[in-house]
Amino acid sequence: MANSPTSRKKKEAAGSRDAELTKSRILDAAEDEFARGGLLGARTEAIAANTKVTKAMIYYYFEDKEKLYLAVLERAFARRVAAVQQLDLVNTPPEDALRAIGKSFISEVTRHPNLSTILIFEAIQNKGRFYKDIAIATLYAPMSQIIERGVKEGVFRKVDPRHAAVNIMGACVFYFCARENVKHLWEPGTDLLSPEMASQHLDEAMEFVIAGLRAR
Amino acid sequence: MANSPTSRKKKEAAGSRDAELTKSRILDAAEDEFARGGLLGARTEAIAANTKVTKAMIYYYFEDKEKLYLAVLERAFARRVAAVQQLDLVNTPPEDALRAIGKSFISEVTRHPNLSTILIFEAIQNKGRFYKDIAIATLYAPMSQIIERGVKEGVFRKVDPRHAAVNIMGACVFYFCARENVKHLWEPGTDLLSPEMASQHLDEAMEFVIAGLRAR
DNA sequence: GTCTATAACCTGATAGAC
DNA sequence: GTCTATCAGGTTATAGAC
Repeated sequence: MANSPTSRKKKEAAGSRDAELTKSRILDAAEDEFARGGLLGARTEAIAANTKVTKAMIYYYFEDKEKLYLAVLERAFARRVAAVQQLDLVNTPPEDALRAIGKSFISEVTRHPNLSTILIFEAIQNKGRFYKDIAIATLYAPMSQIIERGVKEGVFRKVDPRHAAVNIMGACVFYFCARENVKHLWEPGTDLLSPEMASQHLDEAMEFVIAGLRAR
Repeated sequence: MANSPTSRKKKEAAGSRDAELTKSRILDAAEDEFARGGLLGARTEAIAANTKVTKAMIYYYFEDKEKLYLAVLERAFARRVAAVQQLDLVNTPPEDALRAIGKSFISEVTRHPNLSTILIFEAIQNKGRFYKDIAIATLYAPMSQIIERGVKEGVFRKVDPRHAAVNIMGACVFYFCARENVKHLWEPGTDLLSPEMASQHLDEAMEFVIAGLRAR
């Protein structure tokens, strides 16, 4: 590519001038900040402070705050789309398919808890303006279809697939969104994102969801 | 009381001078605004705009934005505490008790959807600083106890009462928090807070929760 | 108790040097 | 590509008249 040996060396230096690196640093810091305050509450100042570069770089690469927000959303969804596409949901029994998609989702949110809060902010502050199509298609449609199939095959109770999908997402994701409120249910200092706690949540949530759907 | 006939008459006038009325108007508008942006995103300007009085009144009655936020939280919790206290959760079979507390909670959030979003904001933005004791005691502790009792009596599956309580809350409340994201699952224009939709959610959520806990 | 006016500060965004 | 300096507009909070 267009990487001469000279420019390569410069990248390793302290005051690096790597565009891609700078962009992804900004995106990382922005994701944290948007996860804490949403589009409305996020401060570009704070984003810059958590980056190795200055505020001006944000506007150089992303034009304005809203475009930066969109870029963060898109990157987060790209991760989700990639994960869902790795699953074969059609040729799998409903219960196993639901387990697969649930596990995929929860383990991703465990690694990237920002996703859950950003999407909640998106709903409340922006009324889903930047969300819509991709999100429904990526998160809810596959789940609804699995549920519908399970109901038809008689392995799941007779539920409304849409309500069920939303309530299942709630059971999976609320733990992450509300973790700072509910942490006091556990011993002081317990980190709800620790591997042990997260895996416990995964187990509890999946068993709860499956039991909640299974026909008696 | 200290209400002379003269002051009584003044209250009815257009440019009323009723302290309690003004305070509650501010609280109403503030609740809406905090529900949209949390403590961080709320604008006192916007609160004043949705009140019949001016911004200066907010500071006259509530000192600063944070104290106003606390007042809103306290009023919202007072409603919740009152509703929970009306229930006899101890002398009721676990399943019925859980149904009662779930129904009470969901129907309150249906009437006051602000509560659910404010508490989510509280978790994410303020890390539960203003939440803590009252909330755990009011929302989670009673539910945890019911679940624990149900497990002991063998009517519920062997679950961790804390995880279960959180996941149940998620199944009940996520519908409200994420309604603007998930509304596209239904026909365009569908209002997820309408009486029909809300009662459908109540039914679906409660059956899901009970089925999710019930021992086979 | 309520208003208008304004102080003091914060925040998004840009210009221009390097 | 990156920085410093800065502007314009927004935001919290207060002073003082009525």
